Amino acid sequence: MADAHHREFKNRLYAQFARIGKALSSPHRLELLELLAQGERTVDSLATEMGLSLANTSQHLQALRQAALVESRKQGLYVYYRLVEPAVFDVCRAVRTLAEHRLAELDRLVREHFGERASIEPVRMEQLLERARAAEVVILDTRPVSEYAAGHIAGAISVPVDDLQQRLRQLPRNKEYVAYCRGPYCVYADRAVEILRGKGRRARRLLEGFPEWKAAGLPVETGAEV
Amino acid sequence: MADAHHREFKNRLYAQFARIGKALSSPHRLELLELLAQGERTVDSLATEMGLSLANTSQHLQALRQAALVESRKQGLYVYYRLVEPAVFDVCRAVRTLAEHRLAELDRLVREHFGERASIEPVRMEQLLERARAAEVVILDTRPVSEYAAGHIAGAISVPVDDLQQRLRQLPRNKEYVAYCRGPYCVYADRAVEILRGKGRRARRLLEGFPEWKAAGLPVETGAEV
DNA sequence: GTAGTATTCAATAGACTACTTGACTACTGT
DNA sequence: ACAGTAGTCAAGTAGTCTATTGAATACTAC
Repeated sequence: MADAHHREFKNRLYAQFARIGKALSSPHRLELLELLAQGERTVDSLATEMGLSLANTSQHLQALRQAALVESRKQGLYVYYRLVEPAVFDVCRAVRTLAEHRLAELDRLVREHFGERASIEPVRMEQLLERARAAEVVILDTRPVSEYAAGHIAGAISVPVDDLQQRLRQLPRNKEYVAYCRGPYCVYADRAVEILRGKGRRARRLLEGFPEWKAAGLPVETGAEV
Repeated sequence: MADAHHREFKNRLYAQFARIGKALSSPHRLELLELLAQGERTVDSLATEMGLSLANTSQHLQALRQAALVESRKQGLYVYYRLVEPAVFDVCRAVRTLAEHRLAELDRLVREHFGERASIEPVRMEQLLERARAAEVVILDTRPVSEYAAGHIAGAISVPVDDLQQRLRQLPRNKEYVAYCRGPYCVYADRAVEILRGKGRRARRLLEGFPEWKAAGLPVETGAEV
């Protein structure tokens, strides 16, 4: 048990597990993973969205690749990165869940920032599924068009939050709306709900985002339909 | 969207998630978590088992505590650490699973070390549950007595692997045995199977360990019965 | 109180990590 | 071939993490 050979094996074993942990130990890398959970993206677009330098972003992505969490393909000038498998998002979510359960500071942080949000009363995934089946609601995907194209909730229409103002007249007044976005901490859906309500529509947000919906095995669509 | 206030929030948010990731980024801390998944333990016993200095062990445990993964209680001279909730083990397992899926080096490492093990053909949890219900097998807990006492598979008897030789005569020859231990990479059960087979018993190991069994919600017992 | 043990604290040296900068490669369009 | 863009590589610096050491604290037994 205390023999050196076995200890050596154990150290190597846990060193391998720690490769995954190390990949998850940087805020920026976690954010990258969450963006990639929406669909594949180029280094450049990730860097721009996160406000990081290109070289820095590239290096973080390579750290993720060495931990076997992401892979890439090159197409023309661009390199597209994506998660290697859905299980990667599961791990991210497990980390997030634990943080939500146990970290008091996170709780405080979220309360401060989303103080108002409590009043909105989000829809849960199961509720939305039911109501969508009964065609009771219109589902709005408030993410950028590219993410909608990479995959979206079945039946949702793409209305990026920045375009919502202009497209309001296309959205009938007598319907009820549910907006969703990237995840529980993404504000796109919140803003959309705010705008819609300001214009007299009934609207709520989905608590979760598209990756959670997909991970739950609920119906999704991919492709070019608008 | 690109406003500084929102970026600030995002940075703090992911910094919180990264606290969990950081805790999982050290091989020694992962090993500590797996030992604690067997039940609460003192700093001293953890340090001895892992071959670390006491101070170092204590510091790692405090890192885990700051990430809200473990908590401690003091009883007399000793400080007992334990996982704060079962979800902590879930995260560890998610990390392990991902590593098993995707890290080629881990695969190689395990093959090298357990080359022989392939021949043993482990029992899966569901199979064991069925056969235990039908009283077809004797289940042996090969871990140290303290871990057995902290919780074990319902109906299992405690036979620490180091005591197995002496207790062989208590184990009838005509029964079939299934040994289990701490987890898939723990060798106690393997050794037990080897010894049992060497003495003419039919024996196999459970692929998973006690924490996995418990996490799956299968029947467990706690307490002082031997 | 004194001695002894378990644990934590504080300080430190060495290893590792993150981000920056500037050079370099790979590809596209002309 | 040439210019321009996306991405990677290499090297440097500031900061962080790990393990060690020795001192300090908290408790028990006498």
